[in-house]
Amino acid sequence: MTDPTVPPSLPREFGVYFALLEVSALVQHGVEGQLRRDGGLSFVQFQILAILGEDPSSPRSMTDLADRLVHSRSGLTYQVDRLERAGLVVRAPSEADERGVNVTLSPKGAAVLERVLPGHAEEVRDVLVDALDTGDREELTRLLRRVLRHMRSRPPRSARRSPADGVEA
Amino acid sequence: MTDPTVPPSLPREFGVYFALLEVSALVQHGVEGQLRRDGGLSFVQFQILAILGEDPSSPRSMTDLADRLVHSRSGLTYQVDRLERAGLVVRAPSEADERGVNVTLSPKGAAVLERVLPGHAEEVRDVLVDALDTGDREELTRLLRRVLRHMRSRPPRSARRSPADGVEA
DNA sequence: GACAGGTAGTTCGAATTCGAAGGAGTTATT
DNA sequence: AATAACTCCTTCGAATTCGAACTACCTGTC
Repeated sequence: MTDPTVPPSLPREFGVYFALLEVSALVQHGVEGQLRRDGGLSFVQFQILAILGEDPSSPRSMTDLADRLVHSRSGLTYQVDRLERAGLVVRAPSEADERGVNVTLSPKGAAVLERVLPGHAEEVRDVLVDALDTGDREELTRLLRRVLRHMRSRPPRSARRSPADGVEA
Repeated sequence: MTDPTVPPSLPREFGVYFALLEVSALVQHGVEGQLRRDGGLSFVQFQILAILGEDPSSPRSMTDLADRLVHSRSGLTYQVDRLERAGLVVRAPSEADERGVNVTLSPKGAAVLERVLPGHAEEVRDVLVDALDTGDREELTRLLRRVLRHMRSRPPRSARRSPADGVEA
């Protein structure tokens, strides 16, 4: 009764699906206030800065970022525009590929990221990390990464449906 | 290098955070096409119908739904409007509380849900369920539910910050 | 080296989202 | 029973999101 229930027609093993969605929505919602407060950042903007901050010396393309965030390209353009206008990132044409754009963290962007991270870490710890002991947390991480590998290895988004499927029009 | 990397200033145990967000975004993105194709539903709309379908005899309030979806109330109003206009749900004033609204699945809504579910189950299975063997899947579910309990038991969204925090203006 | 087909980003319009403000009903306090 | 404080839901405007159409560039094939 306190279980995250599941529609009757979905088999029991789909509990993992609903649990996953709800946890991630709550986590995401939980950190939004902190990011807004401490850095004036939306969650997506924070993610962009965080990815760029992983390795500040190597710029990322728009597509890289969009794929990492699982975000539409146009949506990413919008957010990078916004960050660029705020002076937090820099867009430069790629030298290798004239179509491409290299996005980099500006010093100011790095500063904002550094300013936001401590509070963010605290918030995430509160909401997620502290929910589990070390062993369970590592187990959860391991399982999630395995799922990630599985999903990344799937055909990229077309050419499914073998010809043994047939339903109505 | 293939690990979902983490910004340098976040401790290692935050890997679980990034993995969680990416998995759930990918899963969500992965099912959207199927829902649109088979039932003309957005993901949120599907979630609403699915929750209503859990126990079609007991209606849900708008607030119930919003909390379950981790969605703003106004956003929920918008989507329920939409579903009502399409004839998939019914809104009725609550008898117990004159302010409240009872949302129920209409027969048509139930039909759409039934129509969408098989394909949806297949998609979720593809993307998520099949990524793990039974034991690992149950373990993942257990861990996620534990996190859920942890988060739900936290103070509901106000009254944090003891008076030892002070930063600038 | 031209052409077809693919990839990288952006722009555009439509749909969706949120938070703030408001209307209406309920609950607690006196 | 009057009032204040609260809850439920909606309306509103602004911000964000997406997909489709578009431009520009790159790659392979002849």
